Formats: sequence, structure tokens, C-alpha cells
Amino acid sequence: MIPLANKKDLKPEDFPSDIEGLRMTRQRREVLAVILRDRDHPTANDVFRRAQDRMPTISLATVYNCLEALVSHNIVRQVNLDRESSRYCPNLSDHCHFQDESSGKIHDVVFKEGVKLEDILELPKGTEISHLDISLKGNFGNK
Amino acid sequence: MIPLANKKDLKPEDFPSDIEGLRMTRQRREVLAVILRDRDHPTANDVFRRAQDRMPTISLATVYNCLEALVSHNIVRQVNLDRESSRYCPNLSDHCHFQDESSGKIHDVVFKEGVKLEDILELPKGTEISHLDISLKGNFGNK
DNA sequence: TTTCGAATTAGAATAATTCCAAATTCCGGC
DNA sequence: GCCGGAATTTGGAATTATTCTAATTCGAAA
Ligand SMILES: [Mn+2]
Ligand SMILES: [Mn+2]
Ligand SMILES: [Zn+2]
Ligand SMILES: [Zn+2]
Repeated sequence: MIPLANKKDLKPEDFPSDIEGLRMTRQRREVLAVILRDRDHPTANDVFRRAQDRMPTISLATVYNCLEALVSHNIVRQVNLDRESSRYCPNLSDHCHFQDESSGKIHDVVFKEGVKLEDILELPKGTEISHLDISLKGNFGNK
Repeated sequence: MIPLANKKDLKPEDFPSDIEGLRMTRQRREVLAVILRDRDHPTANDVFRRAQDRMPTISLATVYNCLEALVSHNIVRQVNLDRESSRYCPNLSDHCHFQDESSGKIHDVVFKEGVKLEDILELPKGTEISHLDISLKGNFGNK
């Protein structure tokens, strides 16, 4: 799990032929490249439209297939905010999402050093957390 | 905002005619009563099926209308977990949701005394939080 | 009792996502 | 390079939660 995050500049055809055990097809490379380039949490449809620039024949079904493959291999994260369509995020480090109400933009937010969920939640003994989602809405400060 | 939460036992027809500025119609009472009685975070369709017991003529559209009215008047909370259908929760106090992966049940989880989100998140100066969602998945301990 | 805006209703419409079955591509072995 | 089977892609249909529409009914107040 080399931080693909840094591969913003890498051309899709230069991606390794296998990432996290997932065979990288032409379409999967393109979808991944889009998500790494514009890190603005695009929806499947956003990805579709952007991928079409360099690959006019790609289909929406394929974009969904690719996204599902990338997500299930932990190459990108699926971000769900309330009832909106899913968005996709290349930031694999622990973080949550803040949706700015004036701009609509979604910002990554990290936890302060050394904070553990168990420290702040009243959880019964023996609880094991396998998945966690935190999302916020409001006015995002100067940043 | 008298804790309606405690009105589990109240019959729908005994609800006040106005709650939080919302006129309580027959259907709204019934929907609210269902949510207060079985506090298991039912979906709109769950609510619909349960409401039909005492009100066989209620329609699904009406259930959606009632839920939207109750939510927007802060009488019940809408709970969204990933891509699943919305669920409805009568607990208005600050809490988050833990979905137990073996039972599927959704548990309310409260924050430990005196925890503030600002304390644990790296937020830029001037940020104002208007809405917050935390949800967890995993194995919920003995409780 | 009449009135009139609000609420309810059935059914159609919407939209994100998934499914399907056929066509294409990929890959390892010959 | 060529073949066969498996994986992937594709366009279109299907699904499904939710919203919309337009007609009907309700109910509080006069
Ligand atoms: Mn929310
Ligand atoms: Mn999630
Ligand atoms: Zn993110
Ligand atoms: Zn709850």
C-alpha cells in the first residue's frame, strides 16, 4: 500500500499492472487516474464524464464496476453523505468529511494526535469497531 | 421539546394537537406512535407496515410525508447509514449509531461526558458545525 | 353547516445503482 | 503468433427508495 495518493502526476498507463491484488485494466487505470488527479470527491457520474475525455467509449456501467473493484480492494474510499450519491476519495488515511454548506465542497478532516473513538464513546465492553463514518456539515473556516 | 421519548405508552389519539409547531393529524400521530413504540430505527416501509395495523388505509406516500414533517420539525431524527434506506429514530439527544453486524440491529451510542468534536478534530479556525453524523459498524458488546 | 387551505392518496415519475446477456479483451499455454 | 477459457466491458433493462402530481378528502374556524 504505497501511497498512491502521491501519484497524482503519474499517467494512467504507467500504473503497475496490479494494485492491491487487483488487475489494472485500461478502464480501471483511467478511473483511478481521475480520482487521483482531481481530489474533489467526485460522484460516479462525475468520474464517468471526466474519464470520457481520454476514453470516449467507456460506459457508465464500467465506471461503476471499476469503482466497486477499487473500493473493495481498498484503493479508493467510498464516501456516503446522507442521501446523496456516493463519492470517491483517494485519501486512504484516517479522516472524515466536512461538507461546506456555502460552496458544497467536501473537505477531508483529520483527527487530532492520539484520539481514539473508544475514548469518546460510551461503548459496551467487548465492542469491536470494524467500520466508522464521521461526516460534518456547516461552514468550513479559512483553509 | 418535552421528551416525547417517554411517551411510549401514550396512545396516538392522546398526543397534543400541536408538537413543535406541527399540526398533529391522525396519520402523523400514528406514524409518530409507531416510532416511539418500537424504538428500533424502522425504515419508512417498516413504519408503513406497522401503521397499517391500526390504520389500514394509510398510504406509503403519506408515511413519507409524515416522516418528512416530523423530521423537519425536529420531532424525530432521520438516520442514514451508508446506502441503506433511511431509518427513523425518536431519540433526540446527542447520540450516534452502531450497527451490529451479526444481528443487524442498530444501537444508540452516547458520547462520554464533556467530549466536544472540536477537541478531537483538526478543524480550521472559524469552522461552524451545523450537522454531525457518526456511525459505526462492528460487533456490539454485551448490552 | 359552509368554506378553504392543508393533508392525504394512488399512481406515475425520477434517479442512483445493479443486473443481464452478449461482445470484447486478456492471458497463459501451445 | 494462435487458441480457449476466464475476466472484463458494454448497452440496455431492471430495481428500488424516494419524490412528484393532481385529484380527493379532511378539519378547524367562521
Ligand atoms: Mn445527517
Ligand atoms: Mn461507510
Ligand atoms: Zn476524503
Ligand atoms: Zn438513534
